[in-house]
Amino acid sequence: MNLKQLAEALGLSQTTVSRALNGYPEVSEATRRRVVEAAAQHGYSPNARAKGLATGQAMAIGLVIPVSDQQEMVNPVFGDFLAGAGEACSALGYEMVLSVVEGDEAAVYRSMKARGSVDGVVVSAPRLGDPRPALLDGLGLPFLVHGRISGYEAPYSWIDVNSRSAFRRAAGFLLDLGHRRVGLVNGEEIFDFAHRRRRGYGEALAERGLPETADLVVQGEMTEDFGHDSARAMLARPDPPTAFLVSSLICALGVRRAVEELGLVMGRDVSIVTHDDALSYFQNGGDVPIFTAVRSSVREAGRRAARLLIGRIETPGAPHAQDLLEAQLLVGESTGPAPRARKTAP
Amino acid sequence: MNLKQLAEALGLSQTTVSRALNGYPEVSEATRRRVVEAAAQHGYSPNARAKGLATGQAMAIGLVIPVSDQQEMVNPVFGDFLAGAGEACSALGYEMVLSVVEGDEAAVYRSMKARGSVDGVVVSAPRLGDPRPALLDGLGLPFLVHGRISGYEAPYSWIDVNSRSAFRRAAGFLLDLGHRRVGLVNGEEIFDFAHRRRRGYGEALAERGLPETADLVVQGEMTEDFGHDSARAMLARPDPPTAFLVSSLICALGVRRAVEELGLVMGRDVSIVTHDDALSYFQNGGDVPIFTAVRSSVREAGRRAARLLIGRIETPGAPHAQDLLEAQLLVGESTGPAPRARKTAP
DNA sequence: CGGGGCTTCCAAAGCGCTTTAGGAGGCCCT
DNA sequence: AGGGCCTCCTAAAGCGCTTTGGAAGCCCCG
Repeated sequence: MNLKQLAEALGLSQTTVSRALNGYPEVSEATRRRVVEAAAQHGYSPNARAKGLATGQAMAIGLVIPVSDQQEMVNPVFGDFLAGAGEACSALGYEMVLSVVEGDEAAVYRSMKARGSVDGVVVSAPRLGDPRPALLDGLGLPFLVHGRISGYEAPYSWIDVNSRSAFRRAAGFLLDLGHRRVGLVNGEEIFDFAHRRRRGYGEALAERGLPETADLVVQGEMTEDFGHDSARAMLARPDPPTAFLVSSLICALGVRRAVEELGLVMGRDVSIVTHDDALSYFQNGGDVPIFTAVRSSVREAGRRAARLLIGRIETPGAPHAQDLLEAQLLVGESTGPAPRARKTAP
Repeated sequence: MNLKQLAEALGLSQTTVSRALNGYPEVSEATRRRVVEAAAQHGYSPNARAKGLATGQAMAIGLVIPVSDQQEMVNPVFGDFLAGAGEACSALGYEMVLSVVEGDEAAVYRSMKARGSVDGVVVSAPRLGDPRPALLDGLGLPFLVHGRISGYEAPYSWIDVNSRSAFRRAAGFLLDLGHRRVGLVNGEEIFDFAHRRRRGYGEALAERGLPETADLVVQGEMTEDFGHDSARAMLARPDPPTAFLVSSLICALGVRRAVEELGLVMGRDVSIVTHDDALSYFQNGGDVPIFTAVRSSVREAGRRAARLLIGRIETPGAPHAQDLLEAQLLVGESTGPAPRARKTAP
């Protein structure tokens, strides 16, 4: 059933039917009701492509998922982020198209723009000095960054967690418990969020007049293995850390594994604070979390990201929107005062 | 830059340019080269909507992600599945559109069909007696099921892991190590894959003349918590299991946590075999996996799913394709012979 | 009674592409 | 010389919608 057929069935012109369905005022209420009813009854909904062609809008936003080769990682937060963004999109009548790309993202954006398949894109996992915003501005494709880009000066819209503040508070919490050697198991610092987390950690140390020790900081892909191996290595040093600040829950599980392998008890011998994206399939316990964590829901971030982006698309002239989420510091069972005499690993 | 402009710039008709770019034979090689070069130089690519309108094809496949309310889970394998499907789609010139929906999936499919926004869909996480295939057949929307549907009799295309065989072998492996009480921590058995896994487990027991004990089987949402709580409960019984067969790696982490909380040693006191979707961010160790596992890459499944679906879209008449993946049983460090005298939990 | 101003509808153009139907040329054959 | 058949190209219709530019009918007012 298309518009023409519906119009014929109703004995009206296509114009009138179209206007009735799109809420234009030039049609009487009686006619509108009649049209809407008939549309529902025949299960008519306008062809998205034809509508898009006519209006010049795709009613879709794009997400680009960068993956490297076979073995590389798909960011585990994507699922929840997508779910959040998807909710918001559906609610606003938009679709989400995603594009998995290894290598040249620029080409993907260019093609999205040229083919008109989306009205805007979400830029995720921005790196330091990320070239994408400049590219997108150049293309005239609206975008929203999930995260921020330290180097970029032009105004842009973003949503982000206050990583620096979160990690400053988390590190401060550990230091206030008496820990003096706090290991930082960070994400790769080419990513802006990891960079900010590192800064927050450094600030907490500096505020207390403590030096930042290079051998207590590592960065890498946030897998369980990476957490485990990093913690093992640090705990094997002559002066091992008594606490860890970890960049993701998955990674923290690795750290815990390392701690337990050495016969140490988490929360007594070694404290752990982790960032927690509140992933739905990986809940960090109930009322009292297993891990003390700085928590911020990535699903909520997804919802807001989509809303902000769509806002930008629909009113391009409006000033850029920013949304800074504060993480909650939730105390769980993985932290406690620094041990007096540190038991050394066997 | 659109077709008209490009044609003008070249001094050719739109027809010729279109044909040159789409590889039709009615245009000389010299002209084709000229056209292709000019297109590349001007960065022309055809407008997807206009092309879709003209051809009646969306060049897109749909994935529907069902989520329930706020607190419900987003399947953690979606990220990797999407990555795989995305790879295949890009390679074949298709886009992937996803739709997050809580509640009425039927409405989403109907609207996708009516609006013509996709050429086919992937049906994921099928349940027993799932109504979706019948609905989609009725709508005439091509689909591919990731999984199988035990009740459905009409022919359809699917890709699936041989869950029954995998779990039969996994359970058999444990039983052959001398374990007599093997707990099954399964996914929700409304899902077809969980149902099949349960059957495989039962078959392994039956083959060895052992009874299936109801108190050793649980099903639920496969979270870390669920694994933990289920294992705790089973291990607290008077005659606790000496081994667990677990439906996901995330869940297995919970089981391990329960085991270790009780002061037991995994691989010595309690053996664990888990299903492993080979999620990129959750690698189960290196050469010698941490967990003994039946492994099957969900990313590969995504790749194949997209390819099969696109095949169906492009040659609708062809017979339905099926693809049954066998999982590998990889022995890691979480399994060992059944302990002689079981140490009871404190 | 005629014209201005509503309200309510319609015909047709246009969005950017594909594709059908057809038309120059050139070459060969009779 | 003229017809037939290639090869290479073009004009124009059409995909299903929105939207511009009226136009018909009606009411009111002078």
